[in-house]
Amino acid sequence: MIHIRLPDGASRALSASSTAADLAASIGPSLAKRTVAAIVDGRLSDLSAPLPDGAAVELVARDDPRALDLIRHDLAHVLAEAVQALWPGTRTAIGPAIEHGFYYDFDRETPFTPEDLPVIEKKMREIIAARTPFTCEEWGREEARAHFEAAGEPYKIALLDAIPKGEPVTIYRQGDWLDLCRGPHMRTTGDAGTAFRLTRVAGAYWRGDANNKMLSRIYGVAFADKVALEAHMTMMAEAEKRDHRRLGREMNLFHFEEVAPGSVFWHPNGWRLFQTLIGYMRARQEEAGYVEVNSPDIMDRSLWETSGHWQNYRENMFLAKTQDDRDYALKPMNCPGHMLIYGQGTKSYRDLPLKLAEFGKVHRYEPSGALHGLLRVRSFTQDDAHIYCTPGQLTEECLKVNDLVMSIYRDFGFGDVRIKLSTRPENRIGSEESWDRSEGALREALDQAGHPYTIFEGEGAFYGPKLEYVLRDAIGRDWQCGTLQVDFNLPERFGSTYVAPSGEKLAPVMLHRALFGSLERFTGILIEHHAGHLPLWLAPIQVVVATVTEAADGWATEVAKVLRASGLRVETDLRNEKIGYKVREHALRKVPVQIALGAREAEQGTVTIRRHGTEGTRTLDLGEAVDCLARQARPPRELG
RNA sequence: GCCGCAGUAGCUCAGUGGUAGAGCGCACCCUUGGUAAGGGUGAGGUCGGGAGUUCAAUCCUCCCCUGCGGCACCA
Repeated sequence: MIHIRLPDGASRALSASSTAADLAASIGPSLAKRTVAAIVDGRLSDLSAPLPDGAAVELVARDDPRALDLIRHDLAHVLAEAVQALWPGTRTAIGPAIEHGFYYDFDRETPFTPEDLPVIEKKMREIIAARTPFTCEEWGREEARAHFEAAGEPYKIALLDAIPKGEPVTIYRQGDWLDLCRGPHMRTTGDAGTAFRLTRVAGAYWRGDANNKMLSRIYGVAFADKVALEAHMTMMAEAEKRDHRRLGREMNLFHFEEVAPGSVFWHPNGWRLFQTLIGYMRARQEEAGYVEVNSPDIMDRSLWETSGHWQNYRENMFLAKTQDDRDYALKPMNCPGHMLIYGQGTKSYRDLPLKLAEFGKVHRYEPSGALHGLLRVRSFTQDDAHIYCTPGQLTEECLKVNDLVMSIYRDFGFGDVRIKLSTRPENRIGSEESWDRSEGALREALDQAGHPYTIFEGEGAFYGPKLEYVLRDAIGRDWQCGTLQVDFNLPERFGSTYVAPSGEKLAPVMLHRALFGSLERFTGILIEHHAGHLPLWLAPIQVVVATVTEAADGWATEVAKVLRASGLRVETDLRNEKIGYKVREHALRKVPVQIALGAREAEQGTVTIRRHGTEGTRTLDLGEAVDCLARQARPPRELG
């Protein structure tokens, strides 16, 4: 006999070598029917595994959220079986459950095409309908190796070799098909269910390493039931509607051209939005003691050698050979230029902290496959700044940047911010000691701010460790924006100094920081976050004044003039169209405020306002309307 | 950069080995109307670029460019 503890605290006696399936059956037939896995002493496991005496066991039903990964992982196996049934000789690599679904990597002479997916899916549904039991077997290493060698599965042998000595080698079998697998799995292929869909084929490097062979990956989405699958599909459609590339076109904000891949052509409306962001940031920075500068876009190779970019970053730089046979580079970062500005004149400790800000446009030759609308471009504008301070001021300055960036994100409606701390990478400059100090300063600032963070070992910049601020948007997606980096190296390389109270010349410490990060990217994120419906203070066109009849043209022109005088961005629409047509068009362009004027308003000196997001219309006196709109259109925080 | 897919009017897309079509948009005309599409007429295309096959290529083949989905990269 063994004794099992249940989550409610009850204890149950079962005969020796009983399984979780037996436990479920002993409780009741309907429970047994619903149960697909068990959590034994905190670990998800198969129903068929014998339970140890004294184990704490919780039974997991198929509709339990914790069963979702099992459904997805089961489907990965079913996918692999289907593929090998259809194309014998296809080699299998790995097939995990992932967020929203699963994938399996295959090695095959000719990669899969989208046309293969319905065929594979059909086969998968046959395998599921067969309700073949999953069984777990423990094999000897040599036995497993011999099997996969005979089966022509080199990737499985590599995975087998990666299993630490002493750990068991488990094989999961479904009918005639088997896979090297840690498990667990559910009872039969039938438990995987039919709420899944194969979505795409993609290339993926074996073990995620670009030096390895590229395998052919098949992705699927899967959920516990059709309702959840449909909800996911709806969500995908919603995300597509928010796509800033589509909205950018519909709202006439920007476009791209083949002649400048990864570089934005800003249209008047997009540029207004962009400039509104810069204006806001300029005011916030001024308030925080920054001074704005500007440095050249193209500078000689020797500068980049001094900064270390030539040695560490050249493959990402746009290079230019000039008629006088000099090597220039378009700046990929603003820091070297700022070093030269700092270097002008003698700096005293009284000048520190010195905060040089620049809305500098940087160019980086990003890999072609990385480009993505405004979110990953080859030329972009940073709200960059470099803070020169004494070692003693370092932590306080980090804290100030942290406070500023969090305050700014709040103004834009991003309350959910995560921080990543990336430490020294393999490819780096500077002494271990300065890295210790830099990493220590960032840690200390974060600890003092009391903000939780995640450490990413080896992901820092070549000149220093960095903090990265990751925003979560309205539909739960994460975007990396701001960054804060500590740098002892560049001041040293440039021989930067300040005169200390003792009269001694010392090297300042430098902070690199960008809060929006890239203005281009931040604009894209805002568009997606708001689904194009930007808050009034950011909307490129805040108000359209549209006429119902020609009789109101004069009044409309007057109203627009008054609104503009109060600082609002206003367009008039005097076209020979019906008001319904105009309303529809401006609503689709996501103009937040529409004012309709007909004979009535013209006569009474009033305006009829239609505000996006609210029902119906309101008719007000012009003066009242201007006050109200101008107030609503102010930036979210009073600027100093 | 790698794997796959795609590129036809401003946009969304149809189409064919014999030099192209729709809807929306645009222009003009009629209509002067009250909150998500009033009606008519018309203009608009080097069918991404280059080479090849062919009597003939937007269509078939190859190369390149760009985009899309992943992978890798992302100071």
